[in-house]
This record gives sequence, structure tokens and C-alpha cells, in this order.
Amino acid sequence: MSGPVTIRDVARAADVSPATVSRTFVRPEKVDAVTRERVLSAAARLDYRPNRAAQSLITGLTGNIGIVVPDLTNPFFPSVVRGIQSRAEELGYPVLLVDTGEDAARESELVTRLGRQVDGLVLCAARMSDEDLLSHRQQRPLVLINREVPGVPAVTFDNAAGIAQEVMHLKALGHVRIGYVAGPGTSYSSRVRQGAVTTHLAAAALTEVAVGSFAPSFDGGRSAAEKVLLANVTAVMVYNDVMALGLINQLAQYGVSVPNDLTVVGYDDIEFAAMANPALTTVRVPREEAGALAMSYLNALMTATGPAPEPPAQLKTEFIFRGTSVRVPLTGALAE
Amino acid sequence: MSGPVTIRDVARAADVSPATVSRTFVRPEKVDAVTRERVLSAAARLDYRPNRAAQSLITGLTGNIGIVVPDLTNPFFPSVVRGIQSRAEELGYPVLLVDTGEDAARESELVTRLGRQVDGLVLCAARMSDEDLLSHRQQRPLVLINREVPGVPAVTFDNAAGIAQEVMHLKALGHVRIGYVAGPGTSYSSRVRQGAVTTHLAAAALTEVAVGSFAPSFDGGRSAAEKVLLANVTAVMVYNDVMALGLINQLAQYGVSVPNDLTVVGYDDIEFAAMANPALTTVRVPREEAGALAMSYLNALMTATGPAPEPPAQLKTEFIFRGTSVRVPLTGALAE
DNA sequence: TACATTGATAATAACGTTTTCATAGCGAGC
DNA sequence: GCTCGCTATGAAAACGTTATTATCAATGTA
Repeated sequence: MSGPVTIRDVARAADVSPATVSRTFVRPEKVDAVTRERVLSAAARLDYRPNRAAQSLITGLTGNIGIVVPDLTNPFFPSVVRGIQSRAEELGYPVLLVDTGEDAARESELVTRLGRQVDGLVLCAARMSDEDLLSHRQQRPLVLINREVPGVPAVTFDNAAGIAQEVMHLKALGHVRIGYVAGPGTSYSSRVRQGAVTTHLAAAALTEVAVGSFAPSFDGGRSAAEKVLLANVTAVMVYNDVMALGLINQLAQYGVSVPNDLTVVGYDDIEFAAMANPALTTVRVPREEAGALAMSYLNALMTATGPAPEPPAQLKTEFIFRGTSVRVPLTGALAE
Repeated sequence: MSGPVTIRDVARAADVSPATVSRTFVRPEKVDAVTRERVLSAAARLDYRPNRAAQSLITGLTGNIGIVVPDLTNPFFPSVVRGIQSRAEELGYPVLLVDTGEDAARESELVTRLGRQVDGLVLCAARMSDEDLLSHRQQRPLVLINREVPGVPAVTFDNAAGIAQEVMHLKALGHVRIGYVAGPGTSYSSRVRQGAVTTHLAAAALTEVAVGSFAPSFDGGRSAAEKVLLANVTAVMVYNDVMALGLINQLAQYGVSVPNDLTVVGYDDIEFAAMANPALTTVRVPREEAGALAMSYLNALMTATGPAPEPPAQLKTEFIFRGTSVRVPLTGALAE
């Protein structure tokens, strides 16, 4: 009476059985048009909202989806989350978010816990092992962003193309010896990018100078500064923008000015890449789009009546030429 | 048999009734120690997990909490979310996150929708009206961050103190005519800070020059540049760090260098404030701590058997002297 | 000895849906 | 005209918990 309005109240108001009310919402085509109208208007009049818990109890579905990110304070992820979220909202899914703090073991455990609360998951840049990932995949629909594991649907970025564009850019600017500051070897995309760098530098007949692996943070970039200075190169490619910004910052401490003394290119195009001074030359990866696409896939998987889901998608990257890369100082023929 | 293990399976295994199993988890003190042990071990052996939906159905509680933020890509919020989340996790609450896209009307609607899925809410920098806020408060426990409404529990920052510190700092550096670049008038904390600026500048016998209101974004800060230049001041206080960074960036376009030609101070101490070059003088507000505290309050409200929740908390800010503020060029007595 | 009192457990009734399964009505085909 | 099949609906049985009430033994009290 006093409590929230139930399906029974609507049934009474529309003079039908509760079953018919339920059908009206779940399988509208199964109920006569005029009855349907009657039920709908009664429901609207009473402001009826189905009780999720009761639905869940019987269907076994929660109606929620989950997002897992390694570190929300890393500027890469909020955009991804936003992309997922806005698409999820369109589709009517509330979103459970979890931040694993970059801890692979914790990540796996949190996914297990979260798994019971959601009908599907989007895992961003998952740190856990392939095996763990595959075992979670057994449990419920899951799509990956920025990580590939055979047999698991994923949205990735065309990093090879992005790196290729940067290499071409540096070659066009006349650089020959090029340093690469890698991210952590444990990171999937770090390994992918490292591979692409080696491949494309070689293909362009340029010399790769490995500077080493560092944490994918501002401080990680900073700590690469000394080795960069010792590498005797005119240009450095850095695993990501945050590190590139850190590197540039520390380089300034050494009195080395970018781009005058050294060309630096980043990766990701985080918001602050454009805001830095000088603005960072980088490769844009469409993060929000990736999130939205992943959510669309997930939805397809979850509502899959039919057979296979679509193949993994690889999103195009875009090279962004800004202020931290310049033509190598003119020497020889041109300079004479 | 095949499906997930239910309370009934545990009851059978422990040779007690389902009711006793339930009690073992809900009110352990109500069941005999030896029985309890038997139930617990049976539950562990079978890897029993209570079905949330069934629990929800009868208790009317979801066990989830919700977070609402205006814009996740604003670097202020991820830290807050992280603070809430990590505390929530300790307390055993999964977290539903929603990003309102800075839209007050949407915000209110989303809170309504989200409200049905959670037992309590943390609203960060809520944009909606006091009335809407109060009406949502009727529905379920709710705590605010960075917004005050009489009668609603909140975690805020001691902005007056933060502003006072900045004013003192500028005075100590010898500045007299000081510009203030305000945030949007519709924002609660913008109004609060504006008020504090006026008060403390006056108290310090300094001259306030209002530069105008701008969007609280990098571009917002940029668009303030012309007016700042026309204000004929030696120092500018800016509503927040993102704007301050934008302002400095645009100033550079005008050939005005910070801090040599102009002192700029921000607010918030976002990550990039320290990373910028020169690093931004600002006021740190403990965002992660605020999130955690808000979550603790919320938990107290939700589990409140007793009477009133604790009073709203105001967190201390910390002045951070970095590179964008310098002593005003020496003139007069000292310079002769 | 009889009778409250307490403590531990069991039985059972919700909670609000969805989903068989059954049934009534009704037009079509033979 | 009788059955067949199809559509629209209702009745009732789940789903897995928690909360309420009842039962029963043990203990304390008069």
C-alpha cells in the first residue's frame, strides 16, 4: 500500500494479471495492442519502476556493467572511462568502476569480485596474465581495451601505424640516430610499441638507440634524462606523453632545451600534451572512441542471441606535429 | 545441483536449517559458537556466496554506493574518485560512477536514476540547485564534496584559509594591485573563492582588480589573457590551476613571460601544476583525502543505528610556493 | 514440583519479478 | 460442423534470501 508501486498495483489498475504487465515490458509483441496501451498508461500513471533485485533474482542478470582501470589518475584513462560510460548510458547500463592501482594480482581478484555484480566487463589495459584473462572470460562477457589476447574481443589502437608516422616524421626532419625511451617491460602496449619502433626504424634505415625502460609516469620520464643525454642522439621517441613531459622537464634542469637542443616526441596525445610549452609532438589515440566502441561490442556480446561477435577492432591513430620536434641543425651541403 | 551453491546447500552440508546459515552471516552472535563453526566451514568448503539479488529483494538494500562527478576529464576529480573508491572498497561497497558532463539538469536526473541502484551517494561539486539537492537527500543518504547546502552533510575545503595564504604570499612579495580571474558564476566554489579573495585582499589593504569570469578550463584561462594584460597588475590569482596554466600559455603568445613579467598563482594543485614549466605556485586541496572522508561519512550515515551524523568536515589546504610567483621588481627606496 | 525465562534452532512467510503451463476464444480448413 | 492451431491471457511456480514466529530444551525461580 504505502511502499513503492509493484507490478501487482499496475496489474490491478489496468485490470490484467501481473503476468501481462511483465510481458508488456519484456515482450511487448506478445500482448494485444489495446491491452498494452492500457498497461502502459496505468504504469505511467502510477510511476511504476520494476524492482531490479526481483528481476535479477529470477533472470540472473544485474543489468550493470563493470569497468576496470589500472589507475584513474593516469590521464589516459578518464577519457576511456568517459567513452564507455556515455555509451553505456545510452544503452541503459549503470556502470561499476574499479581502480586496481596498477596491481596485477589485485586486478584479477577485483575482477572476480566485480564479476558477480555485473553482466559484462570492459578491462582497460589489463595487467594480468593471459591465463587469468582467459579464465575470467569464461565467467562472463568481457572486452579488452589496449590489450590483445587470442580469443578475447578487444579494441586496440594501430600503434604500428602511429609509430611509423613518427619515424617518418623524424626522418623527414633529418634525424638519423634516434633514441627510444621505453615503458615498463611488463606492460603489453609497451612491448608492442617497442617492437614497432625497432621495426620501423630499421625499415627507414635509421639507427635505434635503446635508452632503457622506465616507469610510465612523469618521474619515470625524468629519470630517463641522464641516459638520454648520454645516448648522443638528435631525437628521442618516448613511450608516452606523461613520460615525455617528465623527460623534457628534467632535461631543462640540465640546461638542455627542447626542441632547440633535442627533439622529443611522445605518444597518446593526453590533454596536457597540447597545453605544455612547447606543445608536445605526439600521436593521438582516440581514447573516448575506443571506450564507446568497446561498450558497443560488450553490448553485442551480452545480447548475443546469434553466433559470433564481430572481430576485434583496431582504431586509427593520428600524428600530431607540434612544438617539440624540429629539423636537425643544418650541416654539410645545405649549410655551406 | 548444477547451478551456484545456495544457502540451502550449505544448510544441508552443515546439517542445520537455512535460517541458521543466514543468521551465521547476518547476526553471528545469535548462533551457538560450535554451530557457527560448522556452518562457516561448510560454506567455505562449498565456496558459498550469498546471492545479492535475493538479499536486495528482501532487505531493500543494494550494497552499492554511487559517485557523481561533473567531468571526469577534469583532473580535479579522478583523485577524488580514487579516494572514495579505495575507502569504499575497504568497507566492501562496489561503486557506481556517473559523469554528468557539467549539466545541472542531467545531473539531477542521473542522480534519480542512480539512486535506485545504490544505498548512498557521494556528490562531487554538485551543480544542481539547493532545492534539488535537498529533495534527493530525502530519498537516500548523501554526502557532498566541495559544496555546501544547509542540512546536508558535506566535506569541504578551507578555501578561505587557502586564499588567505595566497594573499599573504603576494603581499610578502610586494604586490599591491592584484588581479583575480574568476571561474563561472554558476559554480559554488567559484563564488566561495571570489568572496574570500575580496575579503582577504581588503583585509590586507591590497587592491583587487576583477578580471572577469571564465570557463574553468584551459581555454577559459587562455581567453582571460587579454583582460589580464589590460588590468595593469603585477600579480594575478586564478580560480584554479587548469585556468592558470591556460592563462600562462596564452600570455606567452603575447610575449609576456611568467613569472618575470607577471606573477600568477593557481588553486587546487593538480598533478600538472608541479610538472609545468615554470611550476605553478598554488594551494593544495587534499582531494583524495576528501573522497575517503566523504565515504566514511556516508558509511556512518548508512549504518546509522543511532542519531545524528557528525558535523560537516572542512579540510585544511596547503600553500605551495613554486615558480610562477616572484618578488615585485624593486623600486623606490630599496632600489635606489 | 511447577512454571516462567532464556537461548538456540527450525518452519515458514514474505520480497517482486519472470516464466512455464494451462485455458479460453476464435477463425480456418476439411 | 468438428477439429486444429494460433493468439491473448491468467494461474502458479519458481528465484535465494531474510525476518518473523513457533518450538523445544535447558535453566532458573518460587
